[in-house]
Amino acid sequence: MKNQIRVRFAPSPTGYLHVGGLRTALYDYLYARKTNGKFILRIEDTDRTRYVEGAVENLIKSLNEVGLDYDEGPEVGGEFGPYFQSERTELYQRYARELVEKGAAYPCFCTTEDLEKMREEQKAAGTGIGYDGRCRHIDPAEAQRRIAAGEPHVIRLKVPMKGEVVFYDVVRGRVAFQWDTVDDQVLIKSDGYPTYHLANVVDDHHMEVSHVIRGEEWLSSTPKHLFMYQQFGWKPPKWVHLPLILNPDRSKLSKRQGDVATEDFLRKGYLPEALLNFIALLGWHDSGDRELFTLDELVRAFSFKRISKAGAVFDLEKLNWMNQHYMKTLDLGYIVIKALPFFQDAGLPVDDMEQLRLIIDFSRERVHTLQELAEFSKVFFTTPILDAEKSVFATQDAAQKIFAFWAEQIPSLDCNDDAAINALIKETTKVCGVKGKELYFPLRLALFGDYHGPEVAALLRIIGKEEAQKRFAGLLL
RNA sequence: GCCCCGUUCGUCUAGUGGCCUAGGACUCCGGAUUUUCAUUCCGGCAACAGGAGUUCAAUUCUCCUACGGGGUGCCA
Repeated sequence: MKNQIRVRFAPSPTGYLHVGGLRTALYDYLYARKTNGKFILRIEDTDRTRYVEGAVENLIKSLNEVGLDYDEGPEVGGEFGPYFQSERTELYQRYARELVEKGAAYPCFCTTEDLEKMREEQKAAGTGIGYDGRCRHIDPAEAQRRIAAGEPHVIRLKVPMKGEVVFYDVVRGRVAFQWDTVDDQVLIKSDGYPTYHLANVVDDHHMEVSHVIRGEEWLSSTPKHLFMYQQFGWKPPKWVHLPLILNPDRSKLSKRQGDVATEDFLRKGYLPEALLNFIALLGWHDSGDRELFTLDELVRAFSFKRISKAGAVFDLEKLNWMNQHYMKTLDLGYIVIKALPFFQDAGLPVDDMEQLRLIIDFSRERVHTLQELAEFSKVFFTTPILDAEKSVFATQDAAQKIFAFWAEQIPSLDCNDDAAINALIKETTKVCGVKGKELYFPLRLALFGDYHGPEVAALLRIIGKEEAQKRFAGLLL
């Protein structure tokens, strides 16, 4: 059990589940499932100023909705809890103290103003390597006295002044930094809460995390983390730094350039199957040409070896294509169920399941999302409104002739009988003297509100004879 | 500024020294099927950032430059 693979997704509850986070969670999930390991959810809520009410619930809900179930964490528990960092502060305090005792950390009394001033000076001088370590040399006894006197302070990590630090990242290989470019990171804030750096090291060790899978933005703080592992005498985890997901302009994916929250995509009617499949391909690719995978297939195919190093642009066009693909290939019953809330939101009745199936069965080939599906399906429930150009078309004699004939014939037509419908169409050809577009366009316009769309027979079957009769009669002058 | 990481079609990517006249997918453009639209199928456009090396041979290895991104917070 000691060598079990354990990975964790450790978001901070600042509001919603970012798709970058979703991908990290996905990779965590895939690796854990593939290796029969454990997937842990840990909430990194150490920044009280950024805490957002309901964010944790949101996060869990999104994870559940896309089907990334975790083995340990909030709501499901586990033997390594608590899984909220805000409930583990004593632990961090203890380890911070240990670091201070070992001479690997020290109290710092610099104020925010002091630091601001320092940064300005560094900027002016063109240097700027972060905190300059001015509190390193305060006599421990004096520091103790100032702390006892209640002076606000933080605990900073005392990183080496010189030399090189090397670590191996699973996707990037050897990564090296010079210690003099790494500054003394704050470990415990003046409010007593830890920063990410201390908390993640302590927790990953205590939760026996074997692989730290996270975004590339963490690469440059990894030396600090490694240093702590060494000071504590702990075995560091394997680091797996993922390439960033980017905006179309290649900057880090952000809210300003469109949706970035998983719940936004879900709300717009993207299917979990499509979302997961698409996002899996942002930074990972199977060896062949394959692009379509179910979650289980991803589990089987996934490997760190095939994670790419360069950032990946989030291409909405491709997501749309993939979502449409799943809309039309997944089981119809499933799509109907997924579509229900969207139909309800659009104010459409959902009581006739048979009719819903018929509608969705062909609508789904013409839209990209469940939301579009509901929007597109409105025409089957409410009499279509024609625009100016189409209204003119509908008042012309040729069209009127057809409308009148059908309004008269439909009451005696069996709308579920394709042969009967075809016979009527044939008869219309004779009676009205039209065929091809001249025949079908008016028919479809009356039933569907557009020249282009489904077959007439399908239309009739869905809306039924009463509504069909109403639509033809309604267009009569 | 400094540090780190990266760089194949517009985008996601295959490619680990010869199989590459660089493959697939999305988008776009044609064509076929369909009464129309959509679907489906077929076809087309389109890329190895640049320069030096190493080698009989570089998309693949090395170095430099350029460009992009990330970091440089008592945010994660």
